[in-house]
Amino acid sequence: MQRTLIKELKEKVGSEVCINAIVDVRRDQGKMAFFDFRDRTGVVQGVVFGKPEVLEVAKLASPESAVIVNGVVNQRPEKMVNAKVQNGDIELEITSIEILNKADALPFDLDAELSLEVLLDNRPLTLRRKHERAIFRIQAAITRCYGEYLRQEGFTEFQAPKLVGGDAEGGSEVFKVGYFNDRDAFLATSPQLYKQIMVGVFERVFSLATAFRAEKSATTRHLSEYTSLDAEVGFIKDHTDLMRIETGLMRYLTDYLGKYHQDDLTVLEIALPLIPEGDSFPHMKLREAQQLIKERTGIDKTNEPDLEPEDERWLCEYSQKELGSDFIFITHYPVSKRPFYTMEDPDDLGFTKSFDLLFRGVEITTGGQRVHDLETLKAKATAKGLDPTKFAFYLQAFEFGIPPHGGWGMGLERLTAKFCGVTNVKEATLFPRDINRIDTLLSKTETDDSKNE
RNA sequence: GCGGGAGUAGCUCAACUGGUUAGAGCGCUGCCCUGUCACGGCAGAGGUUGCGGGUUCAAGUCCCGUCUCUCGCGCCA
Repeated sequence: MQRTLIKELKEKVGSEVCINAIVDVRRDQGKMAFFDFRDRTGVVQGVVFGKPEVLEVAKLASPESAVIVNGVVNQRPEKMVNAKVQNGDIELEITSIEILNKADALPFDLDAELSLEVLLDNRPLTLRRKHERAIFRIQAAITRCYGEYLRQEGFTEFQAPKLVGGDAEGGSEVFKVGYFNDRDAFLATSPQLYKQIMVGVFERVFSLATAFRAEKSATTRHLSEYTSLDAEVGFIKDHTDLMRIETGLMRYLTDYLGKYHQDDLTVLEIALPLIPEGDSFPHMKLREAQQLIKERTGIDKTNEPDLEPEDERWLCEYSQKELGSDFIFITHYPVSKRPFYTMEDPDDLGFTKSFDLLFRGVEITTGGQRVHDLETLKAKATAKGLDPTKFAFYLQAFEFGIPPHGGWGMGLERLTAKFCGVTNVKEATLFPRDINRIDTLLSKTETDDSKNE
């Protein structure tokens, strides 16, 4: 019989159907048994009355097993209606169950609170949890909206190489690749230089791509491998053009999540971000932010060249409570704290036309206007201790009329974590890598003994 | 890399200042259950308290070392 999706069962009351599903819950009552089945479209209760031959199979259909179930869709008697669950007004009276693949006993309760270690060590199983499914459905919505919105705004998607001959930014720790005959290569820490080149080609470009950082960080917001949502825009007036586009993007995404992912947000017990009216989120210069922190908290950090994580948390709280926005831009970081390609503000020397976007306590974006004049660019690279001849490939673009431009890089996992209200980016990463973790479960059995003894 | 916290059953946790045989809930095994929806009931199995050393009549508990995890910092998206 042809498969019916669970969300379509409501229209099939009275008829015989076949569903393909995973056993979500089994409630065995001896001479009858109840199931919750789930497929990609929803959940439904199944029930076995009498039928000893079906009951026998039902007892083997352990939670998480993959099954094909035939049955008749019944309207539930009024007393048995459960308004709290999807399809709580119907149920499937099972006539046969075929177990396609039986699941072993689960090593833990899927609904339980799990430690991060257990959660990540058992990813193939824990990703099936309702909570994890919600997180990664939202992540999929983010990448979808990112592309959708930017395409509407005239952007073209491109792929930058991940094997590169040098570090684009300077300073980042990079993974070295020993393969190429004449030189060392590295895993790309960012598509930065390539997206600037692509501005000369398509004017507006974006990419969603893996970036690699070998920093030996152990924090709730760092990964060795993460997804960078990049964009670069030609013919801008200054960095505020970028901030407006990014504001529009976040608004589009938030509206989309509100429209199509309310169920996931409910599972995650989190509200949509607060977004104010207007074409840009609140923004202030770094020095203004530091001044504000000094006035409000008495802690003087006005001589610091950058915000510390606790400042970022404070500013986000301030923005939410007093400016009605979960997002806030901080602009004008000092020249010393930004890469060589960042444009200095001629009206505010020593500071750059750059910005960070802070969201719910963390930095999710860094962006800014770039230098487009070749000689200035060379001079700035040299001033940062970089050798321009090593960037000849990149610099070639600037010999041939690159327009004024700028862009941003956004951390997908950080953004996902903050939209979902989870505290560690690794929870918002399907298969996270850090200095101690690379598919631990698969390698642990070999190394465990030697490590722990 | 530095600083804090933690490591006890498959999972989540308990065990007052050191003191009988290390407990609970969930899960697991067996039996019972025709209206459950986190089903319920009865019974049972399951532990080298991360590892190594020390103090003590006595160590899950105190000390030293070590490994792992976690949080914070640096750095960053």
